[in-house]
Amino acid sequence: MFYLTTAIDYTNGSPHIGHAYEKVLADVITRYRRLRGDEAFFLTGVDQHGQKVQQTAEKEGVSPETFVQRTTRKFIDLWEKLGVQYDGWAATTDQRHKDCVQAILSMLKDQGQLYKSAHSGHYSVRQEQFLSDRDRDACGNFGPEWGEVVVIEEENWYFKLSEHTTWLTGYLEATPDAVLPAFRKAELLNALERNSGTDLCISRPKERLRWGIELPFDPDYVTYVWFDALINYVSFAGYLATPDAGLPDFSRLWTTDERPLHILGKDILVPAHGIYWLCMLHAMGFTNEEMPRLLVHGWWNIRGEKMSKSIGNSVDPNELADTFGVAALRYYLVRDIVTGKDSDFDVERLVMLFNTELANELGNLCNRALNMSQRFTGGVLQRGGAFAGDDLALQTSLIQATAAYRSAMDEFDIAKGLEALSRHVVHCNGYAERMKPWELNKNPEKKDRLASVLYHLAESVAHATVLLSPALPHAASQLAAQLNLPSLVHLKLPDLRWGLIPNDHRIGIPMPVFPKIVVNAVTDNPKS
RNA sequence: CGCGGGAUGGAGCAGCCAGGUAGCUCGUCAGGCUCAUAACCUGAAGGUCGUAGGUUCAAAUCCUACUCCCGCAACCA
Repeated sequence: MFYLTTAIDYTNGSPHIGHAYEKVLADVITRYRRLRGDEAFFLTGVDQHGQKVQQTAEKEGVSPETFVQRTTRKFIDLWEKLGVQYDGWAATTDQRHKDCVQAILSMLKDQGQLYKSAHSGHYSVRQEQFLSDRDRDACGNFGPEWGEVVVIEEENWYFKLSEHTTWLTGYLEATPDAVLPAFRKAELLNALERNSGTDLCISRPKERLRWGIELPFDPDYVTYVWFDALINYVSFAGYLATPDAGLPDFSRLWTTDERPLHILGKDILVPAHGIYWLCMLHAMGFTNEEMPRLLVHGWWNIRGEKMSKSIGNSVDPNELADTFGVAALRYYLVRDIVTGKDSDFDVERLVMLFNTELANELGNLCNRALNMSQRFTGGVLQRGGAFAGDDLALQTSLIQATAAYRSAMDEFDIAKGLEALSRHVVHCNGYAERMKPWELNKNPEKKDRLASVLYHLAESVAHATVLLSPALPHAASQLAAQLNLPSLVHLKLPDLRWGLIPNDHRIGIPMPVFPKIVVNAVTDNPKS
């Protein structure tokens, strides 16, 4: 079983392009693994607790529950719109999650992993939060935005993080795929080296934060939001759950034959996932072989700048999907970024990639192939005579493209996988150019040859349809429908071999699956 | 000397880990084709791979120093 999760999104605002990217990436990987023939479980969700939610809710004059329901809805609606198909939904206000968090807290306390201690620091009365050096201005003072700043001492519960960092360093060094890409692991190891002696404060006194999960052994406190949120990966996988909870069987999801894969952004690798989460799992008794892999993706920047609400340059995925279509958006998000690296978000490139690779190349290939079949051979495909050299070259191109696609996709390099597919499509268009079926059609003696050429083109579209399906499931079924082979979308990679289209198969009526995006419809960069 | 990333033809990127004729997309220019979503195909121009050294028969790729850009730097995402 391939168990895949994404980071859960914080329900403090509306989803932006970065949220959409992560979920689409996870969705494509999951669909690809199913295409490989593997059984897969995809968990995503929302992180609903914490101070920021409480504050924003207060500002808007609603209860945290109401506020969280409202923002959660935005995420769910977006995933539905974008065709992100998950098997489990992790919402941290779910009672089953709370039960699991409390059970883990009790377990860790019983094992002596938690202790209570006093801590003093600068505290902003107005913002109701402790301040760190990072909050100081250039002169080293806390600015007026914090209001009155006092030094207070507060008792809290701590997790003995420091007892696990030696283990963590060893585990990371010994496990090549613990963190992907590799340079992120180097960053994590550096961070560890510098700060291995600190424990993690996992509680917040209720006087200053009520919106959280109560500590089972100390009702004056709620759980620190990260400690709560990270547990979603096991709680919604059925960890410590009763059989009637409606959750998956944990032992089936969380296996050692293929370790779980967490997809997350580079901003929350250190310290949250890379240090806290792995140490928490270790404290809970998970072995090295049971540690999840962390796939760390980069960010979409806007014109070279980090996307941020304050700059006002964030990009609304809803608007993009409405303007350019879901297919264009999904394709762009996984096609124009190297998994792990940052990329610059550019609407013009979104349009360009859709128009060239999907509309002009693949869409047009499908259209011309089907159209010629309809016009020249009455819509019936026949395998024709013996293979010519060009036919064999096309088949070789397909085999090579499929192999390149597979190895790239296996390494989560979606852009490279789609590029391989695109290369074969270009080969097919060149093949059509050289074979000139429109010429063959004029000569009755070349009937067999014509059939063979048209078959090769249609067969290529059939293969492309299958390979495209993880990225663009909807478009794939449209292509399959035009080929009059709806069963194509149920094929697995091992089923792919020459001859997906039966002899004497009647194809459908061609219709552009990827209508070209007209440039002057692009008025301005959509803003949120 | 905090950590990490980036610097490759007009634009955006890949290649670097496992050195060996510099690759992709867009754009530009010139041809061809007409089945097709004014789509497709072929060819060409354009780069001393940030700077300076070093290792090597050979460096975009390894090593050293430097410059510029970006992100992160840990109770508060």
